[in-house]
Amino acid sequence: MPELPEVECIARGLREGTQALPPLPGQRIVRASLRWQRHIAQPPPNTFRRRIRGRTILDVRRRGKFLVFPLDEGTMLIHLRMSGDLEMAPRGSPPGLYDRTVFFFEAPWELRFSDARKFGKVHLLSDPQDVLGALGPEPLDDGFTAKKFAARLAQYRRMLKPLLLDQHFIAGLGNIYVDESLHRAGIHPLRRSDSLQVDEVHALWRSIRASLRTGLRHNGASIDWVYRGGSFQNRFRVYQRAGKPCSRCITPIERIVVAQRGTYLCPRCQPEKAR
DNA sequence: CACGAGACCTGTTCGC
DNA sequence: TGCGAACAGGTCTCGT
Repeated sequence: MPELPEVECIARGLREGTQALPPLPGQRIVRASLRWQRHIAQPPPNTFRRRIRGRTILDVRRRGKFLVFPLDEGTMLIHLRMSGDLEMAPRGSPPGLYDRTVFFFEAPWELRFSDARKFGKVHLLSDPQDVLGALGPEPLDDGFTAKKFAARLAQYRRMLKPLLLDQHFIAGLGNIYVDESLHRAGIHPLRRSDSLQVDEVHALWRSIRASLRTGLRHNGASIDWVYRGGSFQNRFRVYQRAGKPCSRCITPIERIVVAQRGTYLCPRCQPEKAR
């Protein structure tokens, strides 16, 4: 489900709390309930259970699509993958059907990791870099300049769509924001990374950042029943709009399959050109 | 190195 | 109405 903007919004919500829910930082974990042990990527579930007990969550951050929880001892990472969501809830309130991993706090609250498809992952690490170190740059960081992006693109001879989905290349983009960014830039998803002209690289760099920022401004995208609260789904240019008119030129949006992912594009605004 | 296929899971929607 | 196929915001591993 969630890509950079959605994960960022979830992190913010947990960090700041709401009128009804307290901020997550400061909460001390007294117990973790592991109802789907394969959620726990590392260490082994029994070790995880033992080490997480008594830890205090100090902050909630984001890196790529990971939620990062610095603890008083070590760091916990959560990846929501396709169907995951995290929600603070009052102790004793009716549990969700898909709650897989639940953290119970000293105060009368619990953090529920619900995940219908069970693809999500939880890590407990002494050095979070063991996992986060493999990620590519943050697209919204000041340090992520068009120049650096250009240099990175030139390192590969890959199709843009799978390259932009590759978290080692750039962190945080998923199927929605890649398609939206490519349309905004007017570039076909099958173009090779090393075939872009200078102005195209710049357009893509700008488009990626603009798409993510627009997503953030609308609190992310809420499709189906997972992740509520966002409204970016109402502003999709191409994603899941096959057959509908392109917002720029009226041409019907096309759906193709690239790297086993549904891929949406406007054949007129995103010509295939010289690949 | 780059790519496609298959796995991992469950739920919803579509077509006959 | 029923049933199987296709599809879903992600990522890993394997074979070519």
